[in-house]
Amino acid sequence: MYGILDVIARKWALLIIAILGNEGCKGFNELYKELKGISPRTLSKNLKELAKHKLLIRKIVSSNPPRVKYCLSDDGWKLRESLIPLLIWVSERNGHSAEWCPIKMKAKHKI
Amino acid sequence: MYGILDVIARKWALLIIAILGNEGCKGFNELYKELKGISPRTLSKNLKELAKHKLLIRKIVSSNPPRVKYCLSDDGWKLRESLIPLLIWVSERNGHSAEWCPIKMKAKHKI
DNA sequence: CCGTATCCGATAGGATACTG
DNA sequence: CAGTATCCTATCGGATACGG
Repeated sequence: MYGILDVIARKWALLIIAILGNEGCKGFNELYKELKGISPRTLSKNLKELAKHKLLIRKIVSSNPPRVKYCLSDDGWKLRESLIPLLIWVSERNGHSAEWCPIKMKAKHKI
Repeated sequence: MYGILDVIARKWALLIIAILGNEGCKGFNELYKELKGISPRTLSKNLKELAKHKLLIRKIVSSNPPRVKYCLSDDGWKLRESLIPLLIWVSERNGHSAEWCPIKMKAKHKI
């Protein structure tokens, strides 16, 4: 009904975009460890959904051992840029004391 | 777990903030008509949740006939400001053809 | 007009175990 | 390491009816 908003207006989706924007490409388990409280099932579904909508790209780096990287697409980067003010607001609202930080200004680009 | 993100990273919450930001204070049925597809139950719960977190304020205008206005709080306005780039991105991503527009640059302020 | 109550289906999402 | 399979719960959210 509301297009892409149905996809991104959810906690895990936003956090995945934020983390990939902050830190560049990440493997499944790297994301799994950073996203406190997520289950592998939920992470898997979210990654699939975001990839389906071309916001991130699944890159197979090697097959033995299996090694995969999830990276923001060009469109994902645009989304991430437009997300920055919101992430800053969230960060301030939650108090910077929190153990997680949704935004780093010196994010890596286009790895 | 993720604080305020759990509250706002949802479609209806973002749309309510966006609409109140675009058009100023709104009554229940006004919101109900603008939010295509929402049910009164869901709208009610979302308004309660946003009010609970002080992002909007429920103002009783008159009691007979009952007349209520939902308005962004100061904090809600800050959120709305930080949401603008995202709403623009969403709008572009969905194509401006859509019958709904999440953002108006000439939004009313502080009614 | 402003909601709440009830009912119900869909799905998001956690826990855990397991495979290539 | 990168997931998938199962199972189960909780919450989201639509439809409808109703009360203040």
